[in-house]
Amino acid sequence: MSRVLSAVAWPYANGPRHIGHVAGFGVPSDVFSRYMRMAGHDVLMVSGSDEHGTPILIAADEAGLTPQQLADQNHRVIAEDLAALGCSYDLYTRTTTRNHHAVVQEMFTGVYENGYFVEQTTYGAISPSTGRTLPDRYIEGTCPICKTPGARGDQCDACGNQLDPADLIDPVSKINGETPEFIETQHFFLDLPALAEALTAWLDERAETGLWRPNVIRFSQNILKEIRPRAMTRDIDWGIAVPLDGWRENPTKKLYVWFDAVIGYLSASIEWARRTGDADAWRAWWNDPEALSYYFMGKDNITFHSQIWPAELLAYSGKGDKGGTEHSLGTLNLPTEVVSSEFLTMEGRKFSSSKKIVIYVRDLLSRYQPDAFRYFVASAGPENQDSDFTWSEFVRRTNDELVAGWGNLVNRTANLIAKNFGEIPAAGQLQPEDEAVLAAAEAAFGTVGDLISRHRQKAAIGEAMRAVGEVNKYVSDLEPWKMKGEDQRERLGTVLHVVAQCVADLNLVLSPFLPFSANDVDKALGGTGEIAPMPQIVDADDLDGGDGYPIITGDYTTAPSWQRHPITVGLPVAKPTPVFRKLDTAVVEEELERLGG
RNA sequence: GGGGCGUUAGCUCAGUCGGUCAGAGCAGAGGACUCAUAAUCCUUGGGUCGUGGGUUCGAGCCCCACACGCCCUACCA
Repeated sequence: MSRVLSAVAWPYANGPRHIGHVAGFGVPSDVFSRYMRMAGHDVLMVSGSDEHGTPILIAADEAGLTPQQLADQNHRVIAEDLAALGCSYDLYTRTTTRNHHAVVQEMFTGVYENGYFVEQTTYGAISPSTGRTLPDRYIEGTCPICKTPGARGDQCDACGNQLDPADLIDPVSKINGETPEFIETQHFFLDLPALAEALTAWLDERAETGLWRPNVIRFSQNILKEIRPRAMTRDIDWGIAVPLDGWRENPTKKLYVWFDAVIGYLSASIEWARRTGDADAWRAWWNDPEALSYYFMGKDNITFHSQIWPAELLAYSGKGDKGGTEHSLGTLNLPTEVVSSEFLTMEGRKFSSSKKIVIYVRDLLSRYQPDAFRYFVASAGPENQDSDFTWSEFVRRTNDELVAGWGNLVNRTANLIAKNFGEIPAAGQLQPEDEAVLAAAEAAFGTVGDLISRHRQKAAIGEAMRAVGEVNKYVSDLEPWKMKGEDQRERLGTVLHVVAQCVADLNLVLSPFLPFSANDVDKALGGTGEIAPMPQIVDADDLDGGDGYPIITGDYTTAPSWQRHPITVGLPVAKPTPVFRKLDTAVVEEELERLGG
């Protein structure tokens, strides 16, 4: 039993999130967290909306809103979507809270005082009309190498060369068409080279565990070779102020989002603790070196979680070449494991909102059961390599595996019991075949749990479904529907009791993957339907006097332990309604119609 | 340009330390059964493991090259 921090990537709030995002971090982190709680660990699962940065400014301008208004809208949508997916956050918050601002500034101050920031002058583009930094990708012009017009500031798509936007011929802003101004500007850089040794030691130690996914650890070690200082401030007027005299008051200098968003894991833990009434409760997950932390994200975020975030933690804790002292947040734990997934594609193509190659979480959930999607992600998601979401495969997985396999077992079990006893029957003398199937179902706790703890969820759910197949086979072999007459009554009861026990076992085993239907299945077998606790959206006050905002939270302590719980003889079982909805194959064409080009 | 990943049966994918590794699910074919959402159960899988070399007694699994796809490489997040 240990403290486990489930740190889940912070969705960027410039719009609603599509299923590729939640397939990468949302579902896997929730499966892991639900399992770890049932296995007896003290889990703290945190995340929130990432709301600062240039893209939100641009999206707000386009929508005619202030950045805060846009963030408010999108934060609510994203939070509602994640809750509707059943993601069991202890706290899902946001980066525009006063608490978060204060924690980020404390981190900055600690890193600054320990000497891990270097001030450097850089040469970059700004928008003359707004004074904001113009990121390279928002500049285009004629490529100085191949003379192709329309090259992006960072790279020419025509010749593939990397470019410096200052070299572009006739550069223009893609945002408003104006000519960017190139200026010299001062910024704080995180002195990553001074932290490289500590980072290397940490990664080497992590590599030795053999637990990280091979490509994640390899990639992380590789990027250490070319480590260099990275800017942690920006010329922008939407973000967290730099807490230093002369900077604090400057409206166009803010902390870079990557000194902002990743700190959310810590600030959300602190906010969670403050909301529980024990303001120091978060320290058990952050200051105790025995505590474990798992970070869930897509592969595009590996750099920030295996290099920049640990570097910030080391710098704040004074653990780099320059030494330093401990500050008020104490010595902070580095990640135990960076659990990165790959990317989901959509019908063989990259997700693209502009090209309408997309399905948003909200749209999917308006038409399909959350567990059908969770089943797809768990069994066919981008766990170790890119994987493809297709509507035909979604329908097939749902109908042929989820409904036909697990759904049917539940349904036939409840039907047989309802029809013959109307309640869970008592078991008589067990035969070898009864013992065998009971053993198989109980063994699933061990095999499936072990696989989930090692982040092999595809194998885990496959193992659970294999066990489902064994129970289906048991039912077919024993043919309880043929056991008629008083002389076979006891045997019939025994067989149905055994099946019900197996279904109850497998329902628990599947509950991290399929929390909604786990409750339905429990009810179908006479239970109260409270197997899998669900998150709640709560309109919360800002703890420090700012505007209120919706959060996701919940009490997940009621989840049963990860082991067989003997079923209760005599619980009433009525004729069931199917737990899972079978999909009409016509939805494939309907959904493909909705996709663009 | 640099770094990394992937390419295994019609489809989606497993294959940890090189030697029953040539597999699973689905689809397809045949059969059984009828409790169940025409669900379930049984039988049925010969695919040059992307291509070409190499190391080895032996290679999807190690090395090299090539092809195709993808990710990172950016003051995007």
